[in-house]
Order: sequence, then structure tokens, then C-alpha cells
Amino acid sequence: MTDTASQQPTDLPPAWEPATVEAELYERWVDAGYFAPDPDSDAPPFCIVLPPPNVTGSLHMGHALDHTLMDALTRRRRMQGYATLWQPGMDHAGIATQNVVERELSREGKTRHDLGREAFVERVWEWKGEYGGRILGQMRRLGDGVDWSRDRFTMDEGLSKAVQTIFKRLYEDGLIYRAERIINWCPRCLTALSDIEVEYADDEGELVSIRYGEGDNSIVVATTRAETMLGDTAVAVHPDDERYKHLVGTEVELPLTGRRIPIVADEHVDPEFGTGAVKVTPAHDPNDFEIGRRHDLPNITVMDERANITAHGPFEGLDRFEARPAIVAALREQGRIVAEKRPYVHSVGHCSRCDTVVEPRLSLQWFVKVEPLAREAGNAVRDGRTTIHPADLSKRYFDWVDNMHDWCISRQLWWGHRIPVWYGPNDKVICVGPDEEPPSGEEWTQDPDVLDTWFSSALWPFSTLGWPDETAHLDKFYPNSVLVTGYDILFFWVVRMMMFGLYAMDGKQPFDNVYLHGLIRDAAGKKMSKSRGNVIDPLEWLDRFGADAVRFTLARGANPGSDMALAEEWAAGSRNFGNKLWNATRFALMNGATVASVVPPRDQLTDADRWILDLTDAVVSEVDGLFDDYQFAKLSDALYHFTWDELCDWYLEIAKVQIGEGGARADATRAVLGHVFDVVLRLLHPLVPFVTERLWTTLTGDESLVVAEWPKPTGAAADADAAQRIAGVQKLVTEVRRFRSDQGVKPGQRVKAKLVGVEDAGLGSLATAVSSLARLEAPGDSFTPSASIEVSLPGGHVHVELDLSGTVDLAAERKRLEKDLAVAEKELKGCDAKLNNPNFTDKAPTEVVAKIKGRREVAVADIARITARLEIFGG
RNA sequence: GGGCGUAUAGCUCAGCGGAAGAGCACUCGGUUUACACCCGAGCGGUCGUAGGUUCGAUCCCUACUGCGCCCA
Repeated sequence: MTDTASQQPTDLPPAWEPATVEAELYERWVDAGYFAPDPDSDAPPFCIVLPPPNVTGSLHMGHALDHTLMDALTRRRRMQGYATLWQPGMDHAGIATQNVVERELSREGKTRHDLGREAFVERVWEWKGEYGGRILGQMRRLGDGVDWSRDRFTMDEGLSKAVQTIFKRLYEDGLIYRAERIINWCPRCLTALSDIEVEYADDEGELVSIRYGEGDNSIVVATTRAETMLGDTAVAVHPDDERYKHLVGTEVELPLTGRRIPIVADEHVDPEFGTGAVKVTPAHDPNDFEIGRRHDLPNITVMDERANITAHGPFEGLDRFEARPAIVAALREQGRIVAEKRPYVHSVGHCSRCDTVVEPRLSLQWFVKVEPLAREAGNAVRDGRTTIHPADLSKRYFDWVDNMHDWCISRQLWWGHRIPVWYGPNDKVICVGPDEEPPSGEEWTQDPDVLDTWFSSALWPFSTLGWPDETAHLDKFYPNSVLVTGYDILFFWVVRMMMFGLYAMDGKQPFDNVYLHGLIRDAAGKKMSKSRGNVIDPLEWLDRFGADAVRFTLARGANPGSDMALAEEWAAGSRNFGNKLWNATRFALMNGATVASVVPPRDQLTDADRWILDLTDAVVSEVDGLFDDYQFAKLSDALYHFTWDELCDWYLEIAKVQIGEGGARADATRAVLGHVFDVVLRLLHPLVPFVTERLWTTLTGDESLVVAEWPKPTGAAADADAAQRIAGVQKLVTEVRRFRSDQGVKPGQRVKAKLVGVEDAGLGSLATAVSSLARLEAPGDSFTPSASIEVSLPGGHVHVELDLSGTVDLAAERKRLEKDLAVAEKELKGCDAKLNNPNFTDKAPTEVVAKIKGRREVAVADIARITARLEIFGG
């Protein structure tokens, strides 16, 4: 395929074959520059920044969903004439990337320390150049309309400058500080983690009760982490706990160590849990650390960075999990183990990167003081600067920002933005800004740590636009229009971007809207995971079903905030829809549909024409509203239903008849077909860009649907009478089809029939269409009706007499009538029950009562008609 | 332990105060010249359980049960 526009409709193959076309269409869009906006244009701005994927990552279904929705939003806005920027890029994923390269090194028998910091970082850049960013190529497969000329990476020079700038500002405002605190430590990654990088899971452990002290002065504590007892510096009880009041203020000997530790009273202790007495290990537990601070207890660290025991004695050098049973055994030998519960299921934190059990560790780290930033982030949503969709999720957002802990931002890694702080003689500390020279001289050293990746990606909505420089893009596209991401990322992305955006941009929110979609699940609604083996690779689906099918499947499942289940059948269904659209448009083209000519005035059109034009208008308005409301599932469904159930199943069939008439009628029908397909292809383009592009350029001969105008309703008043008559045709046709099916008449077989009363019912002009759709033919001379169908329509009753040229299956006919009768009788009963209830007639609104009365009349008439028919059958 | 969400057809989900819906699956019949990635006709639900509010409840309220998520 080279030049779509000049192709003849007959060149379109009988099925849509995405694999042969997609890549070429995509490259043409990129080359044409459609995705790169002009920041100086007068058009209103629309901007989405892609939440930057991890440089080590590859496309998974969650991305595919995310990207489909972002692409749909930007494509629509572009068609609406906005200056549209979808900003792509990647983040450097500190821990993940360092892990990948360290694994590579270990295969060579080396560690990063063999290389040294500088050479290691060089090596990571090499890796990034060679293997990083696979996902960028995969985004092209999906059809992502991003501005590739603005591709960014969080470690780029410009973005690094942004990091250094904001670090210094926060530091000078006292919002970044360094302190010795208990942080989450991964003994395998050898770095601090933030709270949200820890995942809690129920693990089987043990609960051991240990007696400290002797005789009357002894006290029993319960713990799941016996190995930490070497670092205990107190035992705590609740101040009101009568059992221990006499012991508060005394000391007990800490077993195995000979140290004497105080018994303190602290409100924090839960007297209901265990014995009501807890061991206090301030250097190895965050709660104990707080107790320690309140009671001035010493912090005794008993493990090193790899979680091996450092306390002197027989346990020195043991791993924490080896030390635990060893210490319990030693205590048991002394008769100090009072009770043991095994297995004891409790919640344990794991490193989100490598799943190692996290060790709370006392260490000197950098923190962001989040309280003032988080408060402002909350306010921005409370006062409507930013709107969260769906609104229900705002509550979760508030819960989070209102209770956020200070954010540990230092990481003991080499890959990342190095903390721009220098330490000099006499405890001098200097924070160096981007345009400043770091202090020189051997007595000055830079902080060895790097910043959390989220620190730099929190700047993404403005750092990618050029901040801290004043650029045309920043001016035009900040605040971003909407951030699209999964609700599971609310705390990772949204909160951090909000905090930094509001801070850096003087209270201007990073985005006007946040759209949160759900998670992808398997067909049974289970979360996808490697261990479950239920992961669906979007690339496989892209190969098998095409990008449009994958996109449509995801859009169709995207109800705001709720998860979606996926199975192959869904994708196959979407592929079928694409093919349906393909063939329907191909049919229109083969019949000479054209958008070149103007649709004739309404009074020269048929009921069917006016009906489909009105429906087209309605679907334009509906889809538009649903787009504004981020209702992707509903708008996809609306388009699916309109295209398949209305346009293809009814209008195209009627159009066949109208084109068969020839002359002006055929020309008018071609114009209507052209208009309707033009509109529906435009409406579908944001969801299924490839198939629509291919069809639309053929239909119109224009350059590209990417930059075509988004449809607006024509504003014509809907013709309710035409709609009612078409509904009548549908009912009539359906009744005949139903009868044929009951009677076992082959679908292709024409049946001689006489339509009595069609003129009176107002369907005279549609009789030919009815005959065509119901496969009826003219009665002819030898017409002997052997069956009849009666259909009540708003305009009157239509009686269809059929010559089945053979015996009629009376049993089938009676069965049908009895079934219909039962329905009508049930309806009558229900209506009577209401109408005979004075409470209903008195209290219900008059229009409701009138409606029920109307339904009752219909039921009564149906019963009379059906009963009469049954009598004819001798039933 | 605290908080939140959810329970509708075999499956996945819409609907959320006045006649139970969709897609898929299933059954039956089809070479209907756009499409078998199709066409036509069907089958299938006392809307988790028990109370309450209301003339009226799948829809609102309460409790319970199941499932899921977040936080500690």
C-alpha cells in the first residue's frame, strides 16, 4: 500500500488486515508532523504528559490501557482544533536499572565496586543506549500519537537541572532536611526505600514469648522478631495497666547480654495485645524508635546493612533469619521461652523491587517535609483547581495527603541524580544550585547518595516542558490538561506531581484533571501476575488482532475507577467489529457513496434517511458528552451499537432497496451513506485510528483523518415521525422473521405475502423495504394465504398474510401464541395490581399513572387478539 | 486492627425509585453476492441474605454473609 487516497474502493480486500498497513500509516503520521504542536499557535492548548515508563520496562496490558485512553483523548482534541501535545519519555528507574546492570556485571564476575562509581554510571548509560526503552518502539505499534521530537528522559541534562533547582529551593525553604531516622531498608538492594516502595504481605512467622528478669521482677514480652532482642533498650507497658504498675521505673536484666534495661510506661502500648508488655528496640522498629525518643532510650544497632548480626557474642555474623532460631534456642536453654506460636501469620513488608523482607534501619537520610506540600496538594483538589475522575476516588486522595509521612528521598545507589550537597571542614554543608560551582578542595566531599526516582518524575509535568527555563512550551502547556493513570498509582504519581507542581509553579496545579482507570485482570477477574501465569502480552494480541482491536477492547472495558477483565474473546470481538466497519464502509463505497455531494434537503429524503441522519446526530452528541466525562466504555459501546445494530443491520439493508430504485433516490442514498460513514469514521478514529484512517482517506480522498475536523451535530430537528415509522418497520420485520423461524422457513426462501393495512399504518412508502428485509415477495395470481401475522403499531394494525405453499406447523404457532399470551396476561395483572391500589393512583405522579393505564390497554388488546387467534387454531 | 468498595443472565460487566440490559458463551436455522471476523431467530435472572423506608425498591437505609482493595 503506498497511496491510500488514490486507491479505488474495489481495491479494498474483503477483510481488514491490520498487519499489512499499521506500521506504514503510523510512520506517515509521524513524518507529516501531526503529533508535534506549534506552541505559538493561537489554538487552545491540550496537553497530556505520559507518566514516564521505566527505562527497563516493556509494554504490558496496563500500559496499553493507559496509552489507549491518552491517545484517544489527544486525538479527539487534535481533531477539535486544539494545539495538542502528548509528551513522551521515560524515567531512569534507579533501583531497577542498577539491578539490571549489576546482574550483567555479576555474570562477568564483577561488582560495581570493581568498576568504581564513574565507570559504573558510564556502563549504565551504555546499557540504556543499547537495551533501554524497548517500550518506545512498542508504543508505535499501539499507534500512540506522541510528539517524538520532545522525547525526554529523567536523567537528561535539562531534567537534571530541574531536579537540582527544586532541590535547592526546597532545601533553602527548609522543606528538605537530613536526619537520623528509622527507614525501610532493603538488605539486598542495600538502599533506603520510601514507604510506598514497601509491599505488605501476610507471612507465616512465629510469635515467641520471652521472660525478662527474675522472680517477682520478671516480665514476659511477645515478639515475632526474637533476634532484635539483642538491641532492646527497654520494656514498655501501658501506664494504666494494673498488672505492671509496680514494675514501672524498675529495671530487668536483658537475657543473653547482661545489660540492665528499664521498664517504662507508654501510652502507645496496647494492653490487650499479648501480655501487654512489649520489648523496645529503638534502632530496629519504627514504633520502638518513637517510644525511645519519648523516654530518652539509647539506640543500639545490632545488624549491619546486609541484616547480619553485629552484636558481639556467639551470634555475631549470623543472618537475621539464622540468628532468630539460634537466639530462641539459647533463651529456651535458660528456660526463658514461656510460649511459642508457630506458624504465626502476620503482615511483613517486602521490597517492591526484589521482594526481600524489608528491615527497619536507623540511618542518616534525606527527607522531604511533606506536611505543607501535601496540605496544598489536598487544597488544590478541594478548591477545584484539579478534578479527580471518578470523583469517589478523591476521598482516597484526601486520606492519603492528610496523613502522609515525610518522604525519604535518599537512595544508596549510584544510578540517579546525586544529591547536590557538599560537606566541608567544620561541619560546613553547602547545597549547590544548577548554575553554581561546587566547592573545590580535597576537604570537600559530595553526598554519595542519589535521589529517589520519584523525586525527578514528580517534576515531569513541567520539567519536560523546559522548566526551570521559561519556554514557549511551558507557557502554552502548563498546567497539563489531564493526567491519565491507574488508581494504584494515585499515591506514587499524582500526589508527588501535585506537591512539586504546586510548589514550583507558584500554586498552579500540574494538571486540571486526573483520570484514574482500573487495573487489568484476567478473564476470571484475577490480578495478572507472573507467578499466576495469567499475564497477557499485549504484543501477542497486537500481532494476532491488530492495534485497533487491542485498543477498542481496552477502551470498551474502561469504566472509570473500576477494574476490567480481559480474555481473548474480547479482543476477537473487537477485531470482528473492525472488520464489520471495514466491510460496511466497503459496501458503501462499492455502491458509490460519496461525501463530495451535499446531502439533499430533508423533504427529498426517505424516512430511513432522516432516521439514520438523526441517529448520527444523536450519537455525535452522546459520544462528545461521554468523552468530556471520560466514559470510555460507554462511548465505545454507543459507537459499537450505532455502527452495528442501527447502521449495518437496518440502514444498510434499506439502502440496498433505495439504491435499487435508481435515479435521484439512489443518488440521495449515496449522499446519506457518504455523510454517515464520514461522521462515524471520524467519531471512531480516536479509538481505532488505523482502520478508520484507511477507510476515511479512501472515502474522502483527503490527506488524513488525524487532522480532520471532529464532527458536530448538524442541528437539524429530529424527525420523530420518521423514527416511529422505522421502529414500526423494525417491529413488523422482526415479527415476520420470528414467524418464519418458528415455522422453519429457510432464511433465504422468499415467501409470497400480502401486507394488509400498511398504508393506514403510515408505512406505505416502506413496504418495499419491509418485503426486502423480511424476504417476502409479491403475492402473484395463485396466492393462497395459509398463515397470518398481526402486528399492532402506533399507526394502526398491520396484517401480514403469508402463502407458505404447504402446511403450517400449528403446534409451533400455538406455542408462540401461548407464550405471547402469558406475557400479556402477566402485564395486565401487574397493571391492574397497581391501578386497583388507591394509594398508587393517589400518590404516584399522574404521568406514571397514565403510563400504566396505557400499558394496561395494550395488554388488554393483545390478549383479545391472541385469544382470537388461538380460537382459530381450536386452542 | 482501621477504612473503603463490591455482590445483577453460564462468564465479564452496564443500569441505580416507576415495564430487568449489553458483549461473549449456549441452542436452532442459514452459500441472504459488504462482511461466516457473517446473517436471522431463540434460551437464560424471585438483581447475595434478612429487615426497614415508600403507593412502589435491583436501585435508598440498617444488619449479616461472601469477595476485593487500601492503610497500620
